[in-house]
This record gives sequence, C-alpha cells and structure tokens, in this order.
Amino acid sequence: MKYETRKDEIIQTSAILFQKKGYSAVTMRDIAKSMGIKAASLYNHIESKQEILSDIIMSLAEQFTEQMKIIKNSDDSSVDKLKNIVALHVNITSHNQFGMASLNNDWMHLEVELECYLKLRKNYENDFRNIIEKGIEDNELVNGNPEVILFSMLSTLRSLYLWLPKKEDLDIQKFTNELSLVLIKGINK
Amino acid sequence: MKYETRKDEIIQTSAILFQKKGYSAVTMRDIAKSMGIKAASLYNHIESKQEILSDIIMSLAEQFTEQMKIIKNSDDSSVDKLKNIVALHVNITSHNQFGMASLNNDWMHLEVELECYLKLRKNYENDFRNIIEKGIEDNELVNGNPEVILFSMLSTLRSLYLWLPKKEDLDIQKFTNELSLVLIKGINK
DNA sequence: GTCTATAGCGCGATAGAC
DNA sequence: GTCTATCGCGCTATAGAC
Repeated sequence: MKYETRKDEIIQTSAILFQKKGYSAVTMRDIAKSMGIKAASLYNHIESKQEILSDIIMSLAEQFTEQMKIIKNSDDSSVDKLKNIVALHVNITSHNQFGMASLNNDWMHLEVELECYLKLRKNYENDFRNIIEKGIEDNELVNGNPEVILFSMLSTLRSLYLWLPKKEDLDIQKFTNELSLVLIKGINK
Repeated sequence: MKYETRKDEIIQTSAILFQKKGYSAVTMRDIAKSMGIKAASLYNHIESKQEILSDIIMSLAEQFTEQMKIIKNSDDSSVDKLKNIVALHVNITSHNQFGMASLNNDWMHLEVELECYLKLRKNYENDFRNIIEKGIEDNELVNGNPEVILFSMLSTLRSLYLWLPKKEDLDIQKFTNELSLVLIKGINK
C-alpha cells in the first residue's frame, strides 16, 4: 500500500503540488482533484490547509534537528562531521524530495509553528557553524571565512531537492561522496 | 530621486514584497498600501500584476544572458571564467537583492514569458557547464563530475540573494574573492 | 467518508467622478 | 493620477444529506 492513512495521502499529494507552485498558489480544490475527490472531503481528515503545511515542514525540521544532535556529539573529526552532514541532507532529501521544497520556500507561511521552526533552523545553522569553526581552529580546514563556507555548503545542500529528482538512476552513496569531494576538497587542480 | 518613474517604484516595491511572501501571496492591495495609495491607482501605471512579475524577472534574465556571452567569448582561462561568473552573480545580486528572489522562486508564475525565460535559463546553464567541462579537459580543474560541480556552484550563486543582505557593510570585491576561493579551491587543508 | 450547496470573504481588475 | 464603488470570480471552510 502506498499510503498509510488518508491523511498521509493528503500530505504527500499536497507536497508534490506545493513544490510545483508554492503553498499560496495551490488550492484545496487542486489537492482534492489530484486525489480524485472533492475539496470538502479533505476536511474529514485534516483541520485546515495550514495543518498540511505545518505537518510537512515540522516533521522534516525535527529530523534534521535529531540527526544533527548525533553528528555534533560524535567523536568524529570536523571533516568527517561535515561529510556526515552532507550525507544527512542527501538521505533526507532523497526520501522527501517534495517536502524539502516547502521546508525551503514556504516556511514563511507557517502560522502558529513559525516561531518554533525559526528556532530549530537557527540552532541547526549554529551547530553547523560551530563544526566549521572547530575545523579551522584545529587546522583541519583552510583558514577561510567560516560564514562564507557555511553559506556555500548550506546553499548547495538546501538546493538538493531541485537536483536529485533529475538523476533518477542515482547511486546515493556514490553521489554523496562526489558532493563531499566538491564541497570540501574543491575543484581546483 | 529614489525612483525614475512611478512604474519603477511599483516594480521595486513589489519585488520587496515578493521576496518576503512570494508572488502568489502578495496582493495588489499590499503593493498599493506599501506605496501609500489605493490598489486601483496602480493600474494607471501597469497593465496587470503579471506584468510586474514579468518585468522583474525578464530584465534580470537578460542581464545574465548578456554578461555570460561576454564571459564565454573571452580569452580567459576556464578558472578565470568561473571567477568572472562568481563576480557576475555577486554584482547583479548586490544591485537587485529583491528581484533575485522572484527570479529564483516565482518564475513558474510567468505566463506569456515563461517559455522565453526557460530558454534563457537553459542556455545559461549550458554555457556554464561548457566552461566547467573545458576546464576539466584542459587539466585546469580536477577530474570530477561536471554536473556535481555545476550544481554546487549554481546553487550557491543562486542563493546569494538570501545572504548578501545580511552583510550590510560588505566589501563586494573582498567577498567575491573569498567566495571564489571557497567554491574553486575548496576548504580542505 | 464523500457528496452538493453555500456562507463569507478577499482577489484582480474596471468604471467613472474629481 | 488618485479616488470610491463595485463586478465577477475563486478561495477556505462548514452544514447537512446520503
């Protein structure tokens, strides 16, 4: 069976539509039509359109938070921690292509959960930054601007949702290694 | 004077609002309110909401197309061409922070101009890819996967609009150099 | 659990006074 | 060039039959 519950089907169907046009441009009628039912029927399974968005975004934000906690508390070197962060983004994105679009582009349309989301996001970025700064301090990384390094890596990792779907027959493990090489070792010969 | 024409003011004001909430979530009443007039008055200067979006996106797309033509036809090395592309993105983004958000996130809401936009975008990516492939061929760049290199660089450059505004007292030249270093030389010691 | 019907509201855009 | 008033439509969400 493709979906565990009808609510699950609504959320996954919505995520696909939200990726294409964004939360605001997708109507309840669009979602219902994709499922072959009428818009009013959706409300037997969900409270509101807002609840759909909130479910998509917050479950992903919590996955990132949980995994980052494991990575930052490990005994790995800073470079290995960065590689684990790359792998984390590739893994979550490959299992939630569509939801990642909402996480990146539609978080500002959250209502009650907005503040909580922003806090999780800020903490994640701080953990990421601390790992980079520790790597520079320990002479594992070049003595560059940690903000620029953070920005570059995070921008690439946050864009994975746009790019992974294009490579359907992708070997995830191989791709993760290639991306780590480009992001960490650079491209200059 | 801050704006050349009233139409120019509408477009720049809209770009700021589009960055915050996206094209679909911004209403003509929002735009008018930001300018201290009523929504109906906007229509003395523009044809439609769609025209605002189209003006923002297409003028930027044409700037990128024009500058890429100069870069790809120059006699520079591949690495220098890549550095010029970095500088191009930093320059355009620093002068059009808000419009770059629409270029990245709201292009799918274009109507008559959608096809033209997609063509310009595809050509731009092809030119970028060719420069990377030439660099690998000539042994200037490491023998990595050119698609992964393209993806990583383009993701970072396309996210600049999110990041440049946070660094208000930024030395553009210095930042361009730092970013080129990170993207091309990598961060590993 | 899905349907039809519809409430209540806000949207983009237009008409016409000033 | 801006205003008030309004049209026609589509939106989220609800009520109640089946």
